[in-house]
Amino acid sequence: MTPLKTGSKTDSKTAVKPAQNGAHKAAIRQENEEQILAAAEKVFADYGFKGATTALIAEVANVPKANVHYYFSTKEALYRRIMEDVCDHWLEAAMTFDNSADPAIILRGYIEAKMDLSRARPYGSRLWAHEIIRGAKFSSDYISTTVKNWLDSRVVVIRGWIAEGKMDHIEPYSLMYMIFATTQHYADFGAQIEIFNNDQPLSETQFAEAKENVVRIILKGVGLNG
Amino acid sequence: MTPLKTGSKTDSKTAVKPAQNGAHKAAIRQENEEQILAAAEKVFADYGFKGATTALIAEVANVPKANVHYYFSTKEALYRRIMEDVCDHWLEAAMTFDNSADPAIILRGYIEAKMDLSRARPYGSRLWAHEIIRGAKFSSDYISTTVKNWLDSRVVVIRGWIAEGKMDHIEPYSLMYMIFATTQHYADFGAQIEIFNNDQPLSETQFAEAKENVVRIILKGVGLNG
DNA sequence: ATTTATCTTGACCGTTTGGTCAGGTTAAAA
DNA sequence: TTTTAACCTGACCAAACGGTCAAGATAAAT
Repeated sequence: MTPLKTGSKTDSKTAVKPAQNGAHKAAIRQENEEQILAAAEKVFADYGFKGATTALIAEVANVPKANVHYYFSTKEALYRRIMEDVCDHWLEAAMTFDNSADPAIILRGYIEAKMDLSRARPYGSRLWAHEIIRGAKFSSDYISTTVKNWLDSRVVVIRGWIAEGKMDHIEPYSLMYMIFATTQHYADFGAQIEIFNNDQPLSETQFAEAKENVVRIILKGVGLNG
Repeated sequence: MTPLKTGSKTDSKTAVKPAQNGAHKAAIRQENEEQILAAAEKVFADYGFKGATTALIAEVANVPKANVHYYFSTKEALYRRIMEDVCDHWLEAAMTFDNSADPAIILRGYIEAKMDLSRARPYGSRLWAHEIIRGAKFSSDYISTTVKNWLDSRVVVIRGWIAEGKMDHIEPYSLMYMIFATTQHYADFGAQIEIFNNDQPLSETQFAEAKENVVRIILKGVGLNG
């Protein structure tokens, strides 16, 4: 009955978040969905759509398997949801490739953004790799519209730079593929890089150096900043 | 009993290949194994070890599933056999990276060999990609010994070139990763490239141009042939 | 011609798969 | 307090999975 006791009673469990109407239920739903999505991203990134199992996703998410199906009707629905998330993040990085400034600054910014994305979200990159290796069954529409439109518009920008004599006469698609490949390699082939690095993940310093090397080789390679 | 009858009897089936001892049986075995291996390489390249099924491999190989297990005891044995084949081809390409000539010629030769391998054997490259993305569970020993030794020795060679002032001061690992990534991208992400290329596979001409662009960007990027 | 060794395969087995469901618990609304 | 709506989950199912096997077919050796 002392203030202390009353205080401790309503403290940790009950009084944490009385907040708005239905706040607790909503919070439960959000937390569970996030946990399942995070687990699914890892498992799909490791095994691809077909190789992944809902049982393993449930285990990694630390929920019963039936609960996974309570929040996401089917394995495919869960997969599509994660693919959308990955694409959203990809588009964010793509936006750093504007055409308002000096080519070297633009390319540097884009390469660095993609390298940082590989570092921060390797699972998304690996999931994308699975999807494309398999033949882009789920995402061919997205690639042939959204991604292709974005890429083609950047190709036009690069051709403009070439026409203005700002950089070497390089096929822009070859350049963009090289940037895609190299930046994503640090996520997709991270396990191999780690082995080559004496079984140690790349340190922050090592990764920063790698990023700078990639930028320098590509910029100089196309005749920018030379 | 006439020569004719005897002749016709032993004709089409029996006398086709009397050749050496057991030649026919050996030929059957070889053909079936090759058919199964080719099918398995495709299916594993599409779905990875876990996602691939022996039933699909059998279907693609056009043999009953039980026959797959007659020639290859388990799914894992079949997978390992294909991984070995892929590694052998990889080592062949690696051998083009010798240290007997001018750096630009060596690097050009190696990049071209790897590009050609991606073109000729995309399934092998994709299978390797699955393997590494998954965490190199089956091949970590091979990578940490054979491949690492090869890579480290090339890194020494490149450091030599840098010390002699033949090329820019670039971290050799970053350079090699860029070569791995870019060349393999043309196999692993072939589906994506095809979509960007208006749903057409890269023609021989386009591929030759891409190869030349990759060589030029990288060589110039590290200060060779500039 | 007979034996022997290899090749072939439909049928089958135990396990794992994605997905369902009834019956329960918990928290918000009445 | 009662009702209602949302959340939770062990147990279950049909289909697909990797792998086995017995019985037959074929070709080499005797």
